[in-house]
This record gives sequence, structure tokens and C-alpha cells, in this order.
Amino acid sequence: MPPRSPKPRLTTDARRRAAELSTRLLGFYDREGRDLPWRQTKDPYRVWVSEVMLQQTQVVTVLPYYARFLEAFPTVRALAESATDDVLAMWAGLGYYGRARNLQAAARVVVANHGGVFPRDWADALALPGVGRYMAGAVLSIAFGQRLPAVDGNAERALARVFLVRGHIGSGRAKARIHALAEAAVPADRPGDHNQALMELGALVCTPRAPQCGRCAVRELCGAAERGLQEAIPRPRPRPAARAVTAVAAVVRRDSRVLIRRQSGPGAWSGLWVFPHAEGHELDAVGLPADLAAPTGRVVQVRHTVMQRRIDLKAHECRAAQGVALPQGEWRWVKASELEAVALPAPHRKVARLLGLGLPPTRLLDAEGVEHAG
DNA sequence: AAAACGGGGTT
DNA sequence: AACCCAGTTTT
Repeated sequence: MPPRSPKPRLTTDARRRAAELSTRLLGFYDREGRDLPWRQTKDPYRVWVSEVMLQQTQVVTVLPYYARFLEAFPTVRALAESATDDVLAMWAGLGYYGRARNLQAAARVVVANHGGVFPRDWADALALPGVGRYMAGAVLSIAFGQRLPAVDGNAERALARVFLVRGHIGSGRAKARIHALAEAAVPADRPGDHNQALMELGALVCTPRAPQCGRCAVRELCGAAERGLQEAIPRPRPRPAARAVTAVAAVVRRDSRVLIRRQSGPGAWSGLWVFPHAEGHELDAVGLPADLAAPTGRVVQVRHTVMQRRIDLKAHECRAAQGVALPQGEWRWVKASELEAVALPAPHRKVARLLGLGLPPTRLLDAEGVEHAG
């Protein structure tokens, strides 16, 4: 736990504006808020699943996954009792698989310690894997009506503009001030709708670039708009340059099957199924069983940028020798047609697609959950 | 091709 | 407080 900085004090004027903000936000939400599936329920489990999926992922991408996931795992208990590989298979293509693993681990805690219901207690919620300040505030306010803020990136940006927070976003001080403002703004009545309204405003109107101040329900209260600073706030935090990593992979094919192994140890993609790979350029370094594979000469290269890391991955297609046994457990031959249900990391999905292994693009379903040809 | 985005975990 | 995790969209 990081050392807690002192709570910023708010002026009475800031408190007055925060209260007025909420009234206008709720009006905006009632008029213009999107009608999304997870807004038609107060089931804490459904709210929770939606919030996890919506982390780092767009609404249109989440929609079909949300429907399929809840069909497969309709309750916390069903999720807790499922095999982790089945949960990851439902998540395949959504990315950030740690979210799915945390969600299931937390579901098991909820069943074991909280009677199968997302805990109403703040500290209990925060103790769940994958549940931080944002997630706890979102579920408790939306599902249980608790007067708690839920500040995601959209809300953070909108608040920084309205209350003219000029510091670098992401700095400890700016975050603390924004959180205090968010707390002051949440009403006792409809706290969940208020939180969603603020995020909706950030998503639809108070966008990172070219915010639509002309149609903003909160414009009269906005310190940034008043001064024409809406594009200058929030100030981004300077980021370190991306580090580059070079890796090599072997895509070993045998008839209609392809070889994958489970990534072991700590670090990236731990526990996921991947093509055998290693850092560097040498195909020998990927650790294939001896005499298993001979390169066919087909090579594909992908560049994958993830936050502050760049991965340059060179994949060699190989043909498998007959009759070479695999080590136990960590290795698997999968049908190429079944590869799409495997939680492959994004660069490996790209490789599979380039080699014609029948992987559809990530967004494989439309909003109705109907499969497309590809 | 490069830059931008962000919530949670760990130490 | 600094660093780790690791997918897509926008410029």
C-alpha cells in the first residue's frame, strides 16, 4: 500500500459546483445516456462483469462477449466452479486475460467468504483480486446504491476540465484532488447513475480531443471551457520511451494441428497458451523438443506495441516430424480450427492470422452476437 | 510508424 | 512512488 497523501480540502464554492454538476449530469444521462445491456440490471455480478470487460475495451467490442459470457457463467457460483481454461476460452480475443483470471479468482473468494454475493463492504470488495478503487466504487454505487465515487479515465478527464485541475494527470496531487471532487459530487440519491453519467459525458461529449462543448450539459459550470482550455486540460503525464524487445517463435504444424505450450513462470502472458517462443533471434532458443520440427522457410513478422513496450516477433513455420513425443502437460496439439477459442496473446493471434490458421479478427461477433464469415 | 489510452497489482 | 502488466485506436 502506498503512503496515503493528505486529503485535499475543497472550498465551499467547489462543493456548490459539485452539487450542481450532479443535477445536470443526471439530466444528461436520462436524456442522452446509451441504452446498454448492463444498465438494465442491478445484479452486482452483471454490473461487475461489465465493468471488468469495459476496462481498456470499447463498448462495441464488449457487447457480444458480455452476452456470451453471462450465458456460459450466469452466476458468481457458476463462474467460480468452472475450469479456468473454459473461462479464458470465453475471453479469447478480448485481451488482457489477467482480467478474466482475476474475475474468476475473485468469484471463488465471493463464493467461499461472502455467500456468493459481491461484498457490500468497501474493504471486503477492495480485497478481491482485480478490484481496485474504481471497480469497488462502480459496483457498490451502481448495484447497491452506495454513495461512493467511481473515477475512470473518462470521469477523470471531465472533472479535471470542469474544476480546472491544471497539474499533470496521473500525478499524485492531481489524482487526489480529482478524487476529492468526485467524492463531493456524488449524490446520496442515484449515486450509480451519477457515476455512469459522468463517465458517459467523458465518453460521448467531453472527449480527449475536440470535446463537444457546444452540446455539453455542464458547460456553464466548466472552468476549462470558460477559459478555452478544454483541449489543454488535462495535461498528459510525460511517459518514458517505449522499450523494444525482439522475439522469435516457432509455429509447428502437423496435418491440421498446430503446437502450443503454456507460458510458465512470472512475467508477460504467464499461464496463457502461446506458440513456443523466446527472446532474441535464434529459433533454437525457443526450446522445442529435440528433432521435433523442421522450418519450412515461411516466415512472418509482426510488430506489437503495448503501452510502453514494443515486441518485434518473427515466427517461423515448421513441419513436425512424425512420432516425436511431447513433454507432459505443458504442450498441446490443437486443431487450427479450434485456435480461435484459445486465449492467445495479441501478437500470437496476429501470427496465426498471417499464417492462415483461420483466426478471425478480434471482433468476431456483431452486436447481436451473430458470427460473421470473417 | 508512432503516439495515445488506463486501472489494478506488486514491491 | 516507481514499475509491471500487455490490446486497440487514433494520429
